[in-house]
Amino acid sequence: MVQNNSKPIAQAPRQKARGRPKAYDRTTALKSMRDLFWEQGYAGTSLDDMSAVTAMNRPSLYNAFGDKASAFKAVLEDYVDDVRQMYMAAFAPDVPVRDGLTRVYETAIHIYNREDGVGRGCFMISAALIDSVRDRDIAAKVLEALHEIDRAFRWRLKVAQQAGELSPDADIDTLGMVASTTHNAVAVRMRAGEDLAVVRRFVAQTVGLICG
Amino acid sequence: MVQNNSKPIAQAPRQKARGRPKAYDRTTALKSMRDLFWEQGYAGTSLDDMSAVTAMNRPSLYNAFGDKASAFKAVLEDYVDDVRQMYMAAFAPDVPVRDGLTRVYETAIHIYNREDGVGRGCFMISAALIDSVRDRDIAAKVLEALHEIDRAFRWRLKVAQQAGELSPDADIDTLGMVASTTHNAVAVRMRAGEDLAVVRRFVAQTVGLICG
DNA sequence: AGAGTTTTATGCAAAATGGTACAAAATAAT
DNA sequence: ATTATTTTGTACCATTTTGCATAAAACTCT
Repeated sequence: MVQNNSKPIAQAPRQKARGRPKAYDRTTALKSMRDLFWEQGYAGTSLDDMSAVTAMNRPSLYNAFGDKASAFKAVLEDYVDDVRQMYMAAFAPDVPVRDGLTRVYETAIHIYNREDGVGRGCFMISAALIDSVRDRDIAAKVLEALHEIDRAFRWRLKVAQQAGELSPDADIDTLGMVASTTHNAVAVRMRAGEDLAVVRRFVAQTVGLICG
Repeated sequence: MVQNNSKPIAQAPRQKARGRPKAYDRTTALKSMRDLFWEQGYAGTSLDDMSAVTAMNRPSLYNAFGDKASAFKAVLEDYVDDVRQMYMAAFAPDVPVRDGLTRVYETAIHIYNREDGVGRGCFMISAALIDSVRDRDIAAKVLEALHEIDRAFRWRLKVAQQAGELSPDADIDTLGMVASTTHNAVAVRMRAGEDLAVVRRFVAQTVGLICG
């Protein structure tokens, strides 16, 4: 299939697509819908809601994303891809491990907070998780993403151990899981409205325990 | 207000309530609706669903529980009360702390599993949590229950420390939070469909870390 | 200018939803 | 037997919801 939106090597005119131009940008629409689903969940969000935040009418929504469930999954995929980039940067072993872990949790706190400071928790561990029983594809996606974070924590601690930052005797597997489950709890508690100072306190305690 | 359903001290006839007798039992209805909300969430559950599992028609549902949101809150309250009893028993300091912690997590695993083995996670950390942004009363209820479990873990570890089971130097506050956040993660992961052996493995690792 | 193509705007159908009204049923009291 | 009271059964309402159909708009190509 020939990509018809590839950038020309030179600025030579390319053949233009026929038909009326799209009035929406798919990525922008995904981000707008993300906020909706994040706060209301799938079942609590209507197509009228989606239409309003994206400024797209029904045919455009259906043409761009398929039915409601498919739109939700596209939003989930988009979220996971976005946060993966952010976490990859946060896990980079370019600072001491204690600072590195703290940075990961601060990245989470940043993601889970709305611009106005209201905590929504993790899109995945609320909006997606509630639908895990209903839709096994979503459950699998959530579980895979959780495992990805597990691996990242274990890897970061392994790098730290090899660099001499952690004791050679430290049980990296266990500490990695403790770090990862703490990350889950940050999501849960922020959605429940926990005070950020409280969240940061137990994060610091856990980082302290992990780093010895 | 006089209770008109109190059991007679003797089997002497008491004044009976007038009118047609109720065909439902409130507690049974709460339990039936719990399953629904647990799996489908509030927004994904309709009054027809509720009517079907309780065998109660609309007037009975409204008379017994008020509107849909009130019914949900009654179910949440009932769940929290039920699990509190189970956790109180599990936290009892009548076994070594390692066994005691394990018993707490096994209690959670038991609660979060359906009879057929499908994990639904915690009612609170899925069905209620998704509605935390929409309804601040629910958020407060969830947060308070989370704090209650935090305190229980810290208390159990303090008792163990005073009994000489844990080092006098152990940071009970931190270890208590690690135990409690692990408990949150059990709920999240079970809802996502994690294999129970995997759950039990990271639980055992964490218990090992906490008990030294 | 007209034809072809794609997208947008609008309307609509069928079903679902939360909640209310009212009559019938099932009891107690007289 | 009749009246009073409470609950159940049924119907209904107004609104919302998801998804589809169709005409008009906005572009390209000839």
